[in-house]
Amino acid sequence: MQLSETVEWGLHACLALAMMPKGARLPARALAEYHGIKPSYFSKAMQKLVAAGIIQSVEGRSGGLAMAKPAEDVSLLQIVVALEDHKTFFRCTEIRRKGPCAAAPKHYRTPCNIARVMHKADAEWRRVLATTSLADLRQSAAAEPIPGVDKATQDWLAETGAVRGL
Amino acid sequence: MQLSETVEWGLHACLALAMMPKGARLPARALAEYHGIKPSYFSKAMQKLVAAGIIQSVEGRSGGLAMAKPAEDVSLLQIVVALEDHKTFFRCTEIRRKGPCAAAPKHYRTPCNIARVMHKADAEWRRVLATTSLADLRQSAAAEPIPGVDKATQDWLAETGAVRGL
DNA sequence: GACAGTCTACTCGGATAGACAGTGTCCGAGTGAGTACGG
DNA sequence: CCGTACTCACTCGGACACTGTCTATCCGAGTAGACTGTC
Ligand code: FES
Ligand code: FES
Repeated sequence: MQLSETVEWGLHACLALAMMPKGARLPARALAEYHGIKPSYFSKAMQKLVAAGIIQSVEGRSGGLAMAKPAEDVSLLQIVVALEDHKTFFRCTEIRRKGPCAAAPKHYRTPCNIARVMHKADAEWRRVLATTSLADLRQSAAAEPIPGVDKATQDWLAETGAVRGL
Repeated sequence: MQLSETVEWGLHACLALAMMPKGARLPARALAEYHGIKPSYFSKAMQKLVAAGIIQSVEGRSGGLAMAKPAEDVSLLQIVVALEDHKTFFRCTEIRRKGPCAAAPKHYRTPCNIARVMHKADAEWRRVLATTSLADLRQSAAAEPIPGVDKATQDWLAETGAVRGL
């Protein structure tokens, strides 16, 4: 009952990329340093997002990462699922079919009531994340800015020269 | 992003106990055999449910397990939480406060927008499980019985003499 | 000054160790039913 | 026949190994900018 720590990283990283101007790309190393994360493991999380088609990568000296789709078309669920290996919380091993008192398999056409409720909870969890897009998050962040962070970010990006592709 | 396998065991075990007449108790070994589970690890899950006050245990030769509360007062959420070590899915390490561009801690009074959405999804997941009681499950199971299972269970219980406390 | 060739610094990607929680198993303390014995 | 003390089989509870996943790190293939030398 615990998501990978990389989920928080991936969400914040995608939000940061979504705030960049279109066409700009940022190396994973810079993105990790910006968030205060160790770059080694962080890059592995980015690889999964690239494989899922959420962000795109450019190799080479002036390579970097950028969003592969508009922020409106990326939901939080897509990011979380891309980063997690196991896709569902509850796993039903059809325990009801085992044991000395089980009936013939033919009689288990309808899903188990327990599994039904668990999967319903699972679906509700996903619904919340699926109905929130990265653009929604960007808008919320712009509405309630943290004082000073925006300017500090611009200065830091200019100072380190991390932005590529413009 | 995966719950322990013991969750399915615990839920089915509690449902089985809730179907027993009041005052009856069943040894963990019999309960495991009835579900086709290895008894060793299953008993460990039962220990957690006992510690959480959901079921009660009686030691000794004719000992066994029984529900500690009426089935109406036990929600699925209580069972799942009792069996899981980590209580929340998403863990926010306040990554926004780290890195070279973070502001002073004083400015982070409001929770992070990302964490807010994730915790909302978490709350929705719990809401579904909290609003379903063991009694609801028992009623649903009684409404759609699997042919033959009920009689086989009664016979098996009588044959093995696993029921105690009556 | 402009251009071609080379070099080098920097990027992503995957392959490789280590840490931790979940899994699986075992044995000991405790208890009450069953039994043997005495009244 | 009834009461009592004993034995013992059976239970839960916790202590002890094992396994798979998550975490953390490193190095190689590949690219584009930077530099040098020539025309
Ligand atoms: S059989 Fe898997 S939850 Fe009921
Ligand atoms: S700081 Fe933890 S989710 Fe934003």
